[in-house]
Amino acid sequence: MAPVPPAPNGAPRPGRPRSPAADRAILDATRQQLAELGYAGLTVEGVATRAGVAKTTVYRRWTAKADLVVDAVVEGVQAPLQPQPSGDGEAVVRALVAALAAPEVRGAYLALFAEAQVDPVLRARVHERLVHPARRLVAALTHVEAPDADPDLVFDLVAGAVLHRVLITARPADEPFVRQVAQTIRAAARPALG
Amino acid sequence: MAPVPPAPNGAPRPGRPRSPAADRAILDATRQQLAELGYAGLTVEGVATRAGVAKTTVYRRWTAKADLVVDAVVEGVQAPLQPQPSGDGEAVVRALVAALAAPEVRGAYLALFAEAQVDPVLRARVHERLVHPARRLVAALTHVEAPDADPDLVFDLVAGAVLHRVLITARPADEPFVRQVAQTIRAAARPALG
Amino acid sequence: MAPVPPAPNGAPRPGRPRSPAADRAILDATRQQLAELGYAGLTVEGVATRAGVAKTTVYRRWTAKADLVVDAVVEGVQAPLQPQPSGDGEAVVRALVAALAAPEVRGAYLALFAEAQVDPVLRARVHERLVHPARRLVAALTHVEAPDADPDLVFDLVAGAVLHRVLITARPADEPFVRQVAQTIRAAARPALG
Amino acid sequence: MAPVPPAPNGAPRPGRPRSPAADRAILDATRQQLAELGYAGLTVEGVATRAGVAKTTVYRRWTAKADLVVDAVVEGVQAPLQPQPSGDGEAVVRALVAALAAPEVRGAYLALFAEAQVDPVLRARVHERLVHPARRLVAALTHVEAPDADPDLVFDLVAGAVLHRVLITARPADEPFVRQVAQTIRAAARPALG
DNA sequence: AATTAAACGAGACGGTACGTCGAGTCTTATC
DNA sequence: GATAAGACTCGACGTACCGTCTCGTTTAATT
Repeated sequence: MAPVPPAPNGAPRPGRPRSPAADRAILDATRQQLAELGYAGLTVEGVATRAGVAKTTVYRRWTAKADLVVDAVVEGVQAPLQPQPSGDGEAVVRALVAALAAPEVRGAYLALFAEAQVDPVLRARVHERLVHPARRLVAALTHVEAPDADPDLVFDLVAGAVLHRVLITARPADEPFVRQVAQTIRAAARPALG
Repeated sequence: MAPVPPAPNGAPRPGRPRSPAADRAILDATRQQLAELGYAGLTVEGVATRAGVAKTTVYRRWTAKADLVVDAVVEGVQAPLQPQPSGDGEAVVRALVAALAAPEVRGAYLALFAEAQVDPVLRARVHERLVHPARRLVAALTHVEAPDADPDLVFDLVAGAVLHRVLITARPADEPFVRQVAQTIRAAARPALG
Repeated sequence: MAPVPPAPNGAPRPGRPRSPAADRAILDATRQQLAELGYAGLTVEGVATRAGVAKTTVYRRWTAKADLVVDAVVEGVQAPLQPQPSGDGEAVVRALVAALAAPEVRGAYLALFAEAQVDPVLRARVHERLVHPARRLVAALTHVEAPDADPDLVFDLVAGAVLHRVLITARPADEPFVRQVAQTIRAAARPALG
Repeated sequence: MAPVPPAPNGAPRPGRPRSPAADRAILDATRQQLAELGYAGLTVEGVATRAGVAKTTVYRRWTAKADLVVDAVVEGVQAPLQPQPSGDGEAVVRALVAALAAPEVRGAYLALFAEAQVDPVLRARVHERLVHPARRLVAALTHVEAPDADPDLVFDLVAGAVLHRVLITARPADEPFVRQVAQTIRAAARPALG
C-alpha cells in the first residue's frame, strides 16, 4: 500500500526496487495519450497498456490521474522553462511559447487548472510545479526590462498573452507575436507601470 | 430522435412543443452544478435531478455535456460582455473580469477550452459563442485607445491578462489590477505597437 | 382518458368515432411483431409504427402491452378452437395443435402465462380468454370418449401434452402424435380414470 | 472482457480469482427476485443490489439476464430432478411437481421457454439444462411402466400434464393428481402405446 | 543458497456515470 | 372526441473508467 513515497530517500529500501524503466514508460505513454486524446480522453488503463505495465504499477507511483498528468506536463515544460541567464524579454516569451506548444502540454494544461478550480490539493500542486517555474522565468524579464513594474502584473500580462494566444485563440505564436509582446512590456515600463 | 434542432423555426412544429420551463430549469441547474462542482464534477444525471427533469429531456436538447455547458456559460457571460458604447479601456477590462468571475464560468471556462483542444466541433462552437463576443468587446478598446495596434495582439494581451489573473494565478482582479492593465495598453500604444 | 370502454355499446357516442381500420391495423401489426420478435421483442412503439398509427391510438384501446397481446393471441386461437360438433378425440387434439402452432401464438403464449404468474389481473384475463375456450373444447372429448374421467385431469393431460410438444420439446406435432394422444385418453378411460 | 468463460478449468488463471461468495450471493438473489417479481420483474440491477455486489460483477459471469436465470432455475430444479433409482411412476410425477412448484421456478420457467421461442442460443441452453434432465427422469418411468411406449410421447404427456396443471390451470397438483397421471400412463401402456 | 519483502502482471471488485431504450402519460394542433 | 406527432417521467439497460483489492510470480538485497 501507500503509494508515491519511495522517491526521495537515498537509503536502499528492502524488497524489490521499483523499475525505473516502468517510470519512464508510464510518463512517456502519458505524454502520448495527452497529445492524442487530451486530458479527458486519457485513461489510466490506456496509459498502462501503452506502457506495457499493469495498472497497479501506475497507482503505486501516482495516487490519481491528475497527479500523473501533472508530472507528465512538468516534464514537457521544464526544459523550455529553464531560467534564462540573460533575462532578454523576447527569449522569455519564446520560452513560454515553447513550453505551452508541446502537444502533451496543450492537451492537459487548461484541464489541470480547470480541475484545480475546485480541488485545493491539486491547485497547490499545480501552482508549485507549473505556475511558480513560469513565474520565476518571467521575473527575470521584469528585473531587466521593467524593474519598477509590479511583477505580478507583468507575469499575468506576459504569461496570459502567451496562454491566450496558444490555447484560446489558437493563432500562430510566431516571431512577430513574440516581439510584440516583449515590446509591449518595454513600452509600458517606461513611465513606470505599477 | 435527433437532438437539438427544434430551436430556430417560427413555424409551429407538429406534436407537443418542448417545455420552455424545462429549458430554463436545466440551464439553471447546470450553472449551479458548475459553480459547486466544476466541469469534471458536473453530471448530466445530477443536472437532470436538480432540474426536476428526466435525463432524456436533457439529451433531447443537448447532444453532449460540453454542448450544454457552452450554453450555460454563454448565459453567464453575455450580460457583462455586452458591447460597451464608450470604448473606455478600464470598463472593458472590468467587463472581462466580471464575465470570468461568475462562479459557473470559473468552473467551466478552462475545461471547455481544454476539450476544444482535441475536439474540432467543440472548438468551433466555443470560438463562436465565447471567444468572438469577448473579441468584439476588446475591439472597442483597440479602436479608441490603441488605434494603430494589432487588434489580435491587444485581444490576447488584455483577455489573456484577465484570464491568467482570475483562473491561473487566482489573485484578486481588483481595481488596481484593472487600471494597470488598461494603462499598459495605453502606454504601449503610444509609439505604435504592432 | 379512460381507455378501452367504447366497444360494447350500440348507442352512438359523441365526437369522432374510433377508426375500425386502426383496430385491424394494430392487431395485425401486433401479430406480425409477435411472430417475428416474440413477446419480449415486441414494442408498442414498433406496433404503432407498423400499423401506421400513433401510439396514443394504441393506448386508447388497450391499457397495456399485455392486454394488446392477449387480444392478438385470442384472434389467432379462436378459429381453431371453435367447439367441435363431433367431439372426436383426434379432431380436438388437432385443433389444439393448430391453435398453438400459429406463429404469433408461439411467440406469445408462454410469455403471457409467465407474466400471469405474478400479475393477478392478467391471470384472470388470460384464463377467461385463453384457458376456458381450450377447456370447453377438451370437455367435448371428455364427454364422448372418457365420460367417467375427471375433466380437469383430461384437460391437463391433453392440453399439456400438446403445449409441451409444440412449445417445450418443439418436436413435430404430426398426425402420429395426434393419434397417440387421443388413443392414450381412450385407453386410460376404459377402467375409469378419475 | 469476455464474460462467463473462467468456469471449467483446473489450471489456476492469472489475476485475482473470482469470488465464489459473489457467485452464491448472485444466484441466491436471483432466485429471490424470481420468486417475488417473476422473470419480467427481475432486473440485473436489483439482483446486484440484493446480492451486495456491483452490476459489473454480474455481467462478468453472465452475458444476459436469460443466462443468469437459467442457472438460477437449474439450481432450483436439480435436487427434485435427481434420477430416481426406482422408476416408480408416482415418484417421478411427484418429482416433476416438486421441481416446477419451487417459487423461483414458477416465476421463470415459462418465460425462459417463451424467449427460447425466438432465440436459438437460449433454446439450446434451455434444452440442455432443463428439458434433458426432466426427460431422463421420465425415461425411468417409461422403462419400468411402459416399456413399449414411445418415450417422447410419454415425456410430453407426463411433463406436459404437470406443467399445465402447475403453471397454466394453476390448480393444486396434489396426491390424487399425481396418482391419476401415473395411472393414466400405466393404463395406456397396457395395449402398447406407440 | 535460502530467506525476505516489496514490485509486478493480471484481472476481479465496488462504485458512479454514461448515453440509449421502452413503457405509459400528457399536450399540442388538426380532423 | 379521435388522431398524429412528439415531448415527458421513470426506470433499467449494458458499458466504461475509476481507484482498490487479491492472487501468483519475479527480483534484489540480506542472512
